[in-house]
Amino acid sequence: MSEALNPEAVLPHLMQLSTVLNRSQLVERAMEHAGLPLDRPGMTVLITLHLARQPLRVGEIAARMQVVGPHVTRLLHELERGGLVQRVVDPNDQRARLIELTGKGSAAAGRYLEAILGWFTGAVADWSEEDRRTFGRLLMRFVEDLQAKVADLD
Amino acid sequence: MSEALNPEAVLPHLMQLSTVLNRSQLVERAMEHAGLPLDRPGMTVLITLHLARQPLRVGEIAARMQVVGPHVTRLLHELERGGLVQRVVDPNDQRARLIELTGKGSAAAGRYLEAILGWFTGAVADWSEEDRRTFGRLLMRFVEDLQAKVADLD
DNA sequence: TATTGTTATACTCTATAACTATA
DNA sequence: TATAGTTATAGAGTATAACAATA
Repeated sequence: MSEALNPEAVLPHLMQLSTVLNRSQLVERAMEHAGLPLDRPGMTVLITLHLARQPLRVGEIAARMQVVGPHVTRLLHELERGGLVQRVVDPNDQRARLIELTGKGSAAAGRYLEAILGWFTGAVADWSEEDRRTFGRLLMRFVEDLQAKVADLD
Repeated sequence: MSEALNPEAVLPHLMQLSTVLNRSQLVERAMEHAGLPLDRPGMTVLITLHLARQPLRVGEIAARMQVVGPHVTRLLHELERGGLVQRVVDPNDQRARLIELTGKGSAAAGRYLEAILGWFTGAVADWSEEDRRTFGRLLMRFVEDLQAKVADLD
């Protein structure tokens, strides 16, 4: 019980966590709660913009989502048709576009996050204050350390 | 700084973690280290069987991977062609098939895990013993609590 | 009649290559 | 010449529906 972190025991949990975040009923319900006929990557664009709290370039959205530029372009077409985002030419660089949420897009992202964060909060509701704080700290550190490893590979 | 776990701050990290686990260079390198021309879901089948340390039914593999049955059937075709798994009729139920790793399949899964777990271990190498232990404990608890929420939805 | 798995098909998500416009 | 983005196309990953075999 008092053994050190056993990576082999943790790995399946990490994989399941990944699935819960991407393809679970949780995600489907949150999409319903957002109340829009939108696909999941499209919603990811919205929450990326929402969490950034400012307009972002296409390339910046792609970098944060860890996908490739042309994919974001396609997603933005759909979002723009739905009136969820607006494309504005970057005043500092005529080549670039700044993508900003519309009121409708921002509200939808807000409703989605409300649902997801509600479940997260509920999951740790009966944790001790200290455990919650510690988990947040260590999780962020772990992800950063792991991403540093990825960066080292390039 | 001594604030409680802020779900909104943690969410982007969780999403990035998910990407690192599924589509990062880390995964690509581990695939190379395994030394087989295999796709990622195919490798997921192998490590699922490897971690189980026993033959599994098709349905059980699907459940653990959180995908649907027919998808696993398709993956198994390729793995069987490559001599990485064997299908055996379950002696207790003629309808079911038990899938077991061959020596070749087990060795490939072992090499893959060796690479992945090596990076994980490296990522936490300079953590204190206590932080490692605590993180493992809380991560597992978090995933379980979250999955309980998912189960509640059905 | 219910369960286990397979076959056939369609859909979702993401990448690569070639191109346009601006820097 | 290099960078930001787009268009067109191809590929990877997964699901649904219809079916066969056994329980």
